[in-house]
Amino acid sequence: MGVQEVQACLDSAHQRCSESGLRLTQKREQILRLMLEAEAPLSPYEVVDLYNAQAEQSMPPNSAYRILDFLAEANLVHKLNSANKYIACSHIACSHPHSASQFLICSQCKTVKEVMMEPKLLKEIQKNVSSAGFKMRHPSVELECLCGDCSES
Amino acid sequence: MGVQEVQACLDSAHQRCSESGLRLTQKREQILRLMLEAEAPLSPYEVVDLYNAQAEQSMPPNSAYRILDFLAEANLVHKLNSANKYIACSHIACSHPHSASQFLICSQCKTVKEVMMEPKLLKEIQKNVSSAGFKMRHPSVELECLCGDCSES
DNA sequence: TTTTAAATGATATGTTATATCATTGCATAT
DNA sequence: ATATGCAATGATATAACATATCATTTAAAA
Repeated sequence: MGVQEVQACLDSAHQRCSESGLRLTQKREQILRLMLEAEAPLSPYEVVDLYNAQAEQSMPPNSAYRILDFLAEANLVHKLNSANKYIACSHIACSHPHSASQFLICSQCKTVKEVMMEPKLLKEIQKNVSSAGFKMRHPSVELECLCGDCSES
Repeated sequence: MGVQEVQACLDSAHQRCSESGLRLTQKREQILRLMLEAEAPLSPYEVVDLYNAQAEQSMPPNSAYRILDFLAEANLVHKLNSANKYIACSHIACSHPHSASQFLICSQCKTVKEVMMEPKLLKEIQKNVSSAGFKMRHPSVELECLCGDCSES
């Protein structure tokens, strides 16, 4: 993601936060930028290491955990539960609303691709949930895959 | 799950293992029984505690990890990645083959319900994967839900 | 029985996550 | 501007989780 795209995401993030009364503080913005630039899933400790290396400051682990949680709550990053890592949402700067995500995670090189689920597909999943008497809270699907490159070799 | 059902699962598990050349040892069977009786997701350390309490023996954590991995490989238990816990497969004693599972996890009381996905639904998910140039390895869908009881209160 | 490989145990240690309390910084009202 | 109060962050310690290494046991096969 290029510099100007990152900036567009940050601008959009600021706008969305202020609209919903959330505070995108300096630290939070720094972490978000770092996530956008990384374009790969990062664990809180990896974020700490990256931050400390770049900023020549010292962020304690608990701050990283808190900030990543905040960004996930604000839907600016997604939490990949299967890996306990976070990745920047690839649609921050999109204006149009988007359906739930399907995360394709390469088990070998750990690349992650976020693709949208068609509303129809989501509805079918939802249907299974309802007929079991459950209510869906957070539709997110993480799939163990091989990416194109890794499946060739 | 009643005693006789548990026994049916264990019998079925023994049969399936010997058919595929896997060794369902005494320890592994003990852990599987424990999982079947629990009917709830358990972490390796929870398994250790339960085992040590019941058996008055001492199983080290690494053994629990290994045994749970084995049982998951053998498809006798499922690994819930989002919680890093394991739960006994609810279809061990079924003779008919079954499609991929959809796990409904109650965020409040942690109840887990394992429902089957219709092959059609699985195919649609698969289609998204393919068109992104990925290959699916392990189709498992874990959904953050509220169960019937918890959504009432 | 002897041999061999797989399974388990003992132990240590690395990694990840969180709890608690102190401090800082920012928004609001005065 | 300044004071006040709450949210955010930092410092620190420790709990919880996961794995690496090597020794020992167990069970299958020769």
